[in-house]
Amino acid sequence: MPKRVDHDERRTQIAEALIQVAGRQGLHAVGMRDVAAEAGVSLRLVQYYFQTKEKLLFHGLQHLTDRFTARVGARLAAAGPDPGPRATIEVLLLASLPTDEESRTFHLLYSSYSILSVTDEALAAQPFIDRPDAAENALTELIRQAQETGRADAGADARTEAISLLAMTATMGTSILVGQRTPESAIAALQYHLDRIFNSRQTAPTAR
Amino acid sequence: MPKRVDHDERRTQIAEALIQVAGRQGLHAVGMRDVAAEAGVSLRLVQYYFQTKEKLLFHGLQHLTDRFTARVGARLAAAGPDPGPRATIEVLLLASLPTDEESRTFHLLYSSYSILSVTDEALAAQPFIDRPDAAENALTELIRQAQETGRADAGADARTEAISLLAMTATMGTSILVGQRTPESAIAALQYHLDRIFNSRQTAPTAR
DNA sequence: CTCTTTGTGATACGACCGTACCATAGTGGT
DNA sequence: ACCACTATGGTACGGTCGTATCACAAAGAG
Repeated sequence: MPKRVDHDERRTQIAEALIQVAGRQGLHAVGMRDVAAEAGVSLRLVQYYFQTKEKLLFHGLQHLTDRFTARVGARLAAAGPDPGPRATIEVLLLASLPTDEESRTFHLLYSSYSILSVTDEALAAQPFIDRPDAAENALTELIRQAQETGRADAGADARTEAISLLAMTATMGTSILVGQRTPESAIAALQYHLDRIFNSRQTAPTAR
Repeated sequence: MPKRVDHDERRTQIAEALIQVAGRQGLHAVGMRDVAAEAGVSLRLVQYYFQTKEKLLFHGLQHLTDRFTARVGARLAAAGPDPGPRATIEVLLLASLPTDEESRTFHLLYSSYSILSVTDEALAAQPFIDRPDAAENALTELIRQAQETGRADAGADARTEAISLLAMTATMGTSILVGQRTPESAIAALQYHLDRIFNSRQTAPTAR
């Protein structure tokens, strides 16, 4: 059996198992034995590829964000080439809502990691700051573009609106997660604000 | 030593200790021995007044929300009798932001409990649904009042705006918690939306 | 003054968890 | 063909955690 094996591949497989089991039981309740069982490997192997649980958790977060980035990318690509700023923003926001199993898991675990990072300084050093900032900048730029081309309310503060949309989306996601709100009502609230920011044009892409 | 003792008082003392130590180490990391040490009692006593850890955690959540309710009530009272709808909303929202140690602890623990409730069905049955709904209704009513008296934009959807304000505030709180945003910038974003919803009138002397 | 109840201490138990250690089979290098 | 190294299994160790048990002192009831 000991043929040379791709470490990155194995690590990904194990990280995936971590995410699966953590999504089911909660991040706080996952042990290395659970991860091993989920991945179909022995406990020793999890130790072998990640020396410590802390490292495993770090890599799990990394993998989680990577997967989410890929997911958003795929949605953007599926929206066709150059959809308008509004359609782009819609894709970005809606991709973040926990509407299917994958996004539900993502939202739960990302929230768990965030909360954990408040009291765990080692986690706080991880990529929690970069990603949200990037999203904020992207949305700000999209709104600015729309304003310059007259497709959005020129009186709106682009950055504040971007921050607000992201903030709303985040809480909406958690509300959906805990069963306090339906995805539909969350989407409706977001659309309300997009309608407010963007001049009434159809959402449709630039077909033809 | 065994003179008759007030159970409720002791339970409150222990619940307080739970909140203190959980605010420091994170809810996931708190054990019954930690709580006992923080409260200055023996482990046995924690067992005596709460039979199980689960019950202790439930009561901790209860105590946490009670304390928060009292805090908000005090802030409202401090705002004087009948401040306008906008000032009232400001008090409600700003009281939720983690600006001092107490609110920081509250926000951290409430978030922790929420996340926990996603994968723990026993917790999910606790008062997570009632409270946010009450806040949402209260804000909606305040905005409606302002609209009827011409102090707020009549074209706004009161309920959606209420939901949005609360949602934004929640995420802002978490962002402050993880050090990603300053309280000042969070308040500025909230004020931006209040300025949008309410007709330009003075804010009334409120903020602390 | 006894007896029962209440409050409290100390400590033991069994489970689990992360980590470390030992062994070994296969594989590539020379 | 040997050797060294990689990948993997099995298992043991020390610690901690929630809970249970035993013991007992003080206080109220009769």
